[in-house]
Amino acid sequence: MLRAADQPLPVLCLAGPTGSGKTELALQLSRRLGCEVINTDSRQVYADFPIICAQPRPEELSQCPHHLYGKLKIEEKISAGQWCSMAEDCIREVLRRGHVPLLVGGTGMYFHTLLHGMAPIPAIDPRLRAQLEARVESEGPEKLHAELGAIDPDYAIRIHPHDRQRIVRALEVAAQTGHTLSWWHAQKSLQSPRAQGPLFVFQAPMTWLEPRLKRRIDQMLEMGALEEAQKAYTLCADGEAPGWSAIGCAELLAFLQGRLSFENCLALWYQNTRAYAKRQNTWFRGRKEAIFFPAEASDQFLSQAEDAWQNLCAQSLGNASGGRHA
RNA sequence: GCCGAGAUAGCUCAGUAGGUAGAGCGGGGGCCUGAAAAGCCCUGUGUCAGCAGUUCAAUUCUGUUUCUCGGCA
Repeated sequence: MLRAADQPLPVLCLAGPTGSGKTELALQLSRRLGCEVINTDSRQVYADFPIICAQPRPEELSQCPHHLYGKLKIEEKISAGQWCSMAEDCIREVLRRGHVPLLVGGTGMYFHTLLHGMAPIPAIDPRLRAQLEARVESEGPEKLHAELGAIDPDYAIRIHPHDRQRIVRALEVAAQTGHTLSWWHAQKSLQSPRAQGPLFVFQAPMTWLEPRLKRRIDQMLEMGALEEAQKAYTLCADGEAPGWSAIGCAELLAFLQGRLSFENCLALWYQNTRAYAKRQNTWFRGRKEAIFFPAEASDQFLSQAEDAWQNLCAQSLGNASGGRHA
């Protein structure tokens, strides 16, 4: 091997808002380059919602190897860190087989962890988090935000006093590790990127996306989304479980529990999907490293991705394994 | 037909002891370092149903018309 073990691994990344056609494009690229697709979506890792979370369908999965899809039970938690190390292992194996690791999904932060690295913060004791969450509940977020201000003013100033999630995160890290989040984040030498490669982002304006999102919900229902939710409900009736938090799942659960009419369930489902797509667009728009390409120009993407991979191989792998010659 | 209750932001509604109005949701914009399909922030002028009257001043009071929802016929 020419490269040290911690050298960033060469990858191709395909991101974009939900429903923009990433799955299909990934398969097209795979036909050209010989890819293995690695899921970069925080909800498609769950096993019991393949339809509602828009995992690739069986006939799509069979076209090339796919990884990290449908792995977790509804009660199991995933985090960006866990995903990142699973993805890293996966990428290594794909490269070893001489294939192209193609990361496909819509979870911006997951791409970020892989391409920019993460602070090696140890796992936090869930009881500690539960305690802090209870305190936020009873004492109010402002109080804990003020406490955070006393120990980690740099981070406190960056987050809003109402941002319970981040306040709890910062406090639990400080309490358990003895170092503040700011300190961890400043340790740049400890968080080198796990992978390197172009981040292609499917640019999909909302006016183009809206009808597709609407249609897709109907298609999901035709494919058995409701039955999928019913079945999942028998496996796990706890609506608070991590797997239920996906858009579509939460709304169908509310319907199954009689908290929503079917009509309102569908309306909410669409509304939340749309809002999510907007948030994704906002996230990706802000990425400096992103290479955008418009919805119609899939051939443009395919040739760009192909070129990018050749360059990556030349520059980062030399004649080591992992390259594929055109 | 009669009797009640309504008519205020895209939706659901609050309010003004008369000085032209505000919440939630939606919509729009943004943030994002281990829950990220999560979490969080910013953003509200609308003939206050129409017409007439009282008044310096009416969305607010009075009359009337229209419409909606109940009840009685």
